Amino acid sequence: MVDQIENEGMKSLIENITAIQVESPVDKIIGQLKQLIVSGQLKPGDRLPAERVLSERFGVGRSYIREAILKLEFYGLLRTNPQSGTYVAGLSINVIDNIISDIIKFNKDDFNALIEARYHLELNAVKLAAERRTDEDLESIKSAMEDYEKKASTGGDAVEEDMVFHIKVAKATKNSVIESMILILVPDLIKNIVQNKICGDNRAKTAIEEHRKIYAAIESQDMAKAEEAMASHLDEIWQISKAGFAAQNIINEAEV
Amino acid sequence: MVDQIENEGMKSLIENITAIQVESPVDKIIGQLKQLIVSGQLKPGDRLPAERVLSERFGVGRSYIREAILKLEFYGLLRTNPQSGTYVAGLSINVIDNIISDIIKFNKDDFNALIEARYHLELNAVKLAAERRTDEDLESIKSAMEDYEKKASTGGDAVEEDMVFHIKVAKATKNSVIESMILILVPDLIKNIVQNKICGDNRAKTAIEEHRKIYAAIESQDMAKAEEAMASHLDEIWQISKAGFAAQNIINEAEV
DNA sequence: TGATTATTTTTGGTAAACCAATTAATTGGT
DNA sequence: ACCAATTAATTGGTTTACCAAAAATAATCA
Repeated sequence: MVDQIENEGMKSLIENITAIQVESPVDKIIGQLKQLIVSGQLKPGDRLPAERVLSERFGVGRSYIREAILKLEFYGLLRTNPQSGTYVAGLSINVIDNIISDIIKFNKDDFNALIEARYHLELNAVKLAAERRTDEDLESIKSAMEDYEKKASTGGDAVEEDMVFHIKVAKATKNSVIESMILILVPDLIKNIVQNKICGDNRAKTAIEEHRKIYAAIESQDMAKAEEAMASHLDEIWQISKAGFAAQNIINEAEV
Repeated sequence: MVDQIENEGMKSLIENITAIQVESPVDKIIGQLKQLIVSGQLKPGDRLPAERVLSERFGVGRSYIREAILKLEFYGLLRTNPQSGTYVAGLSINVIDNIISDIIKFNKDDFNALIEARYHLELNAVKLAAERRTDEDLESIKSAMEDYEKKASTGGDAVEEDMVFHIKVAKATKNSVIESMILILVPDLIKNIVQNKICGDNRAKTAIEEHRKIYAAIESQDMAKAEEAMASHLDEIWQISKAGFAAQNIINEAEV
């Protein structure tokens, strides 16, 4: 156990230490690959040197090379053909450069950015959901809503039930990309929301009302009303979040 | 080389073959982990069995286990502490279940979903960009715009220069999450756009005008005008895309 | 008996080895 | 000189072995 005294100083020290070695091997590799491309040694469409070669050239194990390639593949910058090789996407160097630069620093721990992105995404999502929802979607959303109400009325924080409600709405958009994006944000949202104690008894009561409004709008397929209801729902969370975050932004214990 | 004759039949045959073995090892592992959690053998907050144990239990190499964990970590569902273990996020089983189900089938190759998501994202982005752009942003956007005009006026397809323009706008939002999301979509967008030949000489000319309108709106920080300009810009692409896609959706050669 | 230090075990991090498939090269025949 | 078939080398896919750090356990001393 760490001493309770002087844990402030200890914290900043720890942060410095982790900050120094924060450059993970894979990010370094990605950076070097970027350099290869930007410098012209590797042109779009070219085949990458074999993993073994890269491994040796960068002085690192092949596992890291594979991990880096995997990450870049997710972003569509590389394409790997089994038993043949890995190829650079046919994008211009400018595009590749821009994207790689930001892959390295892609982290969702910017609280405001997270909430803001969620806000815009969900506003669009609820409109699409209202437009396209099937009866099955409606059933699913309703069920999630009732779960939330049950949990919230017993006093517990129903953050996760709330999120399930929103996930079900996202599913009703019939747009897998938008749905996936919301899905990516959800765990971080939950973490931040519970961390900043957005949830109180009075809040839960009003949220129930808001959910019902959203549901009703989706049911009647009223896109405008759905957007309005979602906006007021999220606005409130946003405001509380900002206040709570300002008060508690020191406490960032690294637990799951 | 494959025979030119009967390549239609050959194609469908190949598609069947790949469709059968499409269940990648990591997706299978993710599915099994999900099962462990849903069945209650693994509760939120618990520590996962050691990688070696999972490796043995699932009858697969440790690399795949690590790959699967990496993927779930990206979605915030697992947290791995070096030399200690990997832990399940403290989310409710319901949330985890919902998210994992969709991770497996997360693919950006749904053409309409891609364009639609981009449409909504960029509309929000351009508003934020107009609100928050710095002079440096403006300079950067302008430079990208001029690159596009240069390329487009020489007759070549300037899809990528176009994308750089949009990336620069995204950067000006000062929202790293929204920016990252757009970045993730860009390579797939380019692929689809060039595949469906959205770009023509007349199109390039009108696009130049649209870009200038967008730029002017961002410069004068007029959010409404920016949104309007972006909407008309994207609307046109969307329409052409849909038409082009309907005509060419058979030709899906798997090249980078 | 209780705290503290050694020691052993277990962990994820890392590198290397093995495999089947593909590609390039070489060889042999025409 | 050219083409076919066979062999050799190279590829990513997959598994295994090794490492230092952490945790858990055992042993030691006050």
